[in-house]
Amino acid sequence: MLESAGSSTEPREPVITRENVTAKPIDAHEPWMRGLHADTGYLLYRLGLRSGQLFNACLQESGLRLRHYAVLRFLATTDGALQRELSARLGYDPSAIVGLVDDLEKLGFAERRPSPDDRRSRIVVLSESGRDFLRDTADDGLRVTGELLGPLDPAERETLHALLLRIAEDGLN
Amino acid sequence: MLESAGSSTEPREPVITRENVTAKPIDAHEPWMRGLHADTGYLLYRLGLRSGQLFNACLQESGLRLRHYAVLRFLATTDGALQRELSARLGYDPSAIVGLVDDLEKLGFAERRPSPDDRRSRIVVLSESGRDFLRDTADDGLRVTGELLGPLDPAERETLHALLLRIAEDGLN
DNA sequence: CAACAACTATTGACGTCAACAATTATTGCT
DNA sequence: AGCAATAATTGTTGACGTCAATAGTTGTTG
Repeated sequence: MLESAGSSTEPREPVITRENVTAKPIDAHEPWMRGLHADTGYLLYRLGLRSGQLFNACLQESGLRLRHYAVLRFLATTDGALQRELSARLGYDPSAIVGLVDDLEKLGFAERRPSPDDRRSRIVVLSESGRDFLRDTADDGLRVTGELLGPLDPAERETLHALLLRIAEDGLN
Repeated sequence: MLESAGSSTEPREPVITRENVTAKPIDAHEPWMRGLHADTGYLLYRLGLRSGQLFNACLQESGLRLRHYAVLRFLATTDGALQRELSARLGYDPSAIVGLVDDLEKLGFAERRPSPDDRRSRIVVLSESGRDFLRDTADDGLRVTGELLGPLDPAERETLHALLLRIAEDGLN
């Protein structure tokens, strides 16, 4: 990398270079010295960030973000959900759901309807154009996933998905 | 940009309940109708969030966050790194590195040293107490990972780690 | 049945964080 | 010497999570 003895000004003090910094060698056998990527948790964190970024970049042109997309996908599976259900299942704060549903309503992708059982609650339902949007962007979603999983063959993707699902089902959703 | 079918005021429709909302059945065979967890990318996103939260909760008592921890771990592997190297390798904005190194310096875990080659650059090195911190918190890190990977047996954790590593090495780092 | 506790959606405030432009000091090029 | 490029830094903006507070509604209980 960059290695040069260009010490032009201070010959006095033992110049601090990368070499004598490494003077104290790191013991690769010590578990706390493993690289970052040796930690599955950290790997998940980084890959999760990347996945989110890819999704958001893909959704950018639609004016939506990953959170909106998550709400839409959830509504597609369980037509008609109370906002408190969305909050609980998706893990977002109730106050966040308000804005998300506002945006979706503004775009005509979802609709708030009064609950006949409880006038406090509102039932959020997916609209027709919401369904259309999901259908139209399905390819993009698959493309993102494909780009993310890059070097994995179908069988490996299957096992990865199964493993992640096992983790997710435990404590999440 | 997007068509909006925002017909919000339609008194003509009969009372909407959860039952007749479900009247329009979802076709589970349509790929865009799969559940949220059917998408590996979204799974990664959610699990990454959870992993980050667990790490941050664990580091909370130290006054550090996951980003600081990432910098420390990286410094432990490649003693003496320029800030721009930290930025490039960790994927954080250069302006973010400034604050992170500030915090680490304030805690005495790292040190900024002038580069003899280029007076613009600063070499960030891990200090002794930084090393101590990494050693002391190694167990916490392992505990977090263990808690996260909960229901997986050692062999499964191994395969999961290998798969994630393959993805991470492609385009990340 | 009247008072009270719990709940639903909503708003607002606060702190964190990432992404981007702008600035300063320095270097390399020609 | 002049000028583009670079490293670190500052400042700004917008997204985001968390918490507190409120209004309207429901259920319960004395």
